[in-house]
Amino acid sequence: MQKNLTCFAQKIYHTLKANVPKGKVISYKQLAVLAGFPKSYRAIGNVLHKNPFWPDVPCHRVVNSKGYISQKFAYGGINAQKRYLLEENIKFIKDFQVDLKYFQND
DNA sequence: ACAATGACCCAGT
DNA sequence: AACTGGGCCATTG
Repeated sequence: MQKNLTCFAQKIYHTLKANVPKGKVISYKQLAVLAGFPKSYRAIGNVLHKNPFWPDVPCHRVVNSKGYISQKFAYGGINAQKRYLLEENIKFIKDFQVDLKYFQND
């Protein structure tokens, strides 16, 4: 059982789970906007790193603005994150960059 | 309350 | 996967 989460973190986790279905990815910044914290993308990286709701909250579907996956993924490393995305039919245009067309744009 | 930290972003080079 | 520097924000010690 984890410590009490901040309201901020709860909104982030909820928004991620509710807006990014399997087969889609989203950038930290887009997630920030959807959650109502357009300027807090930096802090989102932190709360996702602590993510206590794995795999309920699909934090592996969150990539940076260029489409690159995190190099410090907390559940097996960058290689594991790439594997999870491949299993969801997400295509990679580079070794660690997902195809931007899978972004949750509208 | 202050300073440091981190799975970020953007513009300039 | 180009690199660097500066800016942003919430969390932690």
